[in-house]
Amino acid sequence: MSEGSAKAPQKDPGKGTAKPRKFQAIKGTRDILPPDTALWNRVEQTAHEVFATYGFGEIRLPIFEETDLFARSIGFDTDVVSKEMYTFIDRPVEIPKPHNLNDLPRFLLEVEHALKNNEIPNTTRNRKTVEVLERTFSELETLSAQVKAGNINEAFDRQYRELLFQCSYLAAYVELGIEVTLRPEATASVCRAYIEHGMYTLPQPVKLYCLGPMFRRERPQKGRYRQFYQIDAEVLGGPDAPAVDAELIEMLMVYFRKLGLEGARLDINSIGCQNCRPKYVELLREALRKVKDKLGLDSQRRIETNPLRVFDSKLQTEQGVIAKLPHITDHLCADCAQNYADVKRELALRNIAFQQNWRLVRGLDYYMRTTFEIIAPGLGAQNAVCGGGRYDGLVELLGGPPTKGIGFAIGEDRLILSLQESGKPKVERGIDVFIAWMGEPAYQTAVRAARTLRDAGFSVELPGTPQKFSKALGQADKLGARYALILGEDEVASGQWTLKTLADGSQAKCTESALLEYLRKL
RNA sequence: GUGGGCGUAGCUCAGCUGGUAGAGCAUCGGACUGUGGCUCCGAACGCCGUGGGUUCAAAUCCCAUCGCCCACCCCA
Repeated sequence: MSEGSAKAPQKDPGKGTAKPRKFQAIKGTRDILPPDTALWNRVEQTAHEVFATYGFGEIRLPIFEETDLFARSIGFDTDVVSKEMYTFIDRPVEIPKPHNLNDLPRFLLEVEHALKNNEIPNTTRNRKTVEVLERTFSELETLSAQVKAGNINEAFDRQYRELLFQCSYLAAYVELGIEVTLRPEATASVCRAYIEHGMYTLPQPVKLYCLGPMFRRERPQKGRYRQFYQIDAEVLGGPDAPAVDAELIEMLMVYFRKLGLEGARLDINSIGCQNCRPKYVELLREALRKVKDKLGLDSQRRIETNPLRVFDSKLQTEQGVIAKLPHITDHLCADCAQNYADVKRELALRNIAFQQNWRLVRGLDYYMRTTFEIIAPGLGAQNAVCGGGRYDGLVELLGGPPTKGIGFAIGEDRLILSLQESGKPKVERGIDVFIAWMGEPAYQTAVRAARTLRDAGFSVELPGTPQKFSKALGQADKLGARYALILGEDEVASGQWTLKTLADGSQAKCTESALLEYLRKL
């Protein structure tokens, strides 16, 4: 259902007879309705159960954090940070930006005051900005004094303009409120919490999982939404033994198996460490330059910006060239090569089938060694249902102690999509008993019966208004109820209630006290 | 940000070359004032995404715009 005028109501919506405009979920967000929610619950419940058996505890995190947290962990220069995050200033203090030179002293005064009273963020950025702004401004004043004294020439003029420009730039750079971002991923927040709560003093490693919505301001497509859901698990601290990597992957596979996900494929790779990867990247870049003319424009651009991304290319024409590129696993340092071999051995020990995928590389700098991904069928172009890897440097990067780390994130939307596509529509538990009643005395009995049955765990539907039995039974049928409890004058008078089995139409009489026993046996 | 496809009832769609809306399903009511599924009858449901243009006349043709879907880019 579309409503084109939603964003531009023609007539004043609040007044008169004009039809109120229809609202619509924001682009990239959606409602998840019953019966789908039953599947969502099963997916989440199974995660709770399986992850608990591996010693993971649930962590619940804020939906938004300081922008810097994500910028630092994901990388300031990535597309994600520069244009795909939901970022906003949280309640900026009202200090009008200066319009002209005469306005600048007023602005400076107010900002200093606000900074002193913690009304605007007391960040390095703000302190530095104000400091430089003050200096620049005083230079500007000196200069204009000279200009007034008649010392006008071209050099002065240029310098004056430059300073003026700097001032206005600096003024705009002052943050009048904390910049916050709706979380685009969970890992950074988990690490922040690990540090903030001193979890490095707990027995290591600390195993945490978390689930909930994430936000990315991208154009939606199949299996990719602006508000999407992830199930995320992280192992922080402890050794970086290959067994840790393998056990995490084992847990993942057990989880998917319990959910009945079919046709899932595990890909693994090692992307080395700070020692061996940069060397490989250069090697790759060299190799790519040699075949540049055989590549498409996108891949040509990537040669300089991020050569590893060439592996992601889906262009048919490039596949032949890409297949001949050097593999990172042939250029690992001795330690990394040993580690990769050990991880594979540990996986084999656990009977986990995997496929080595030398094209599987993660985009972030802090990722190292083991990376893995799970591809599921029925998902269109976005076919990865889970991605993960080792990130030993991240906690330290965020101001914590040197800490090993590895984790994964499952795309819950895609997982559910794939479960739905692979058929197996799991049956939702419908209602057990529909109470068809007629007459005021029967109603009292019906209310009591509903309460008793619900207390015993049955799902009961009790109509709030009188209905003819034909209608009530029709309703019961449409709702898929298993039984109809019929309460009319006869039943109330005799104390013998009528229980009808909808499937075959059979009916039986029983007393109120015998009802529960009777239902349990059926 | 770029490209392609699509917007008609709650849902799935018909409505060809212009003559100002239809079906099926679903909903509600009745046939059926103590018995559902079947059948029959009836009702409600639409500014044909929105704005403009062409025309005596636009769901239909043209332009614009918005929205949805899919793909690209990117992918934590």
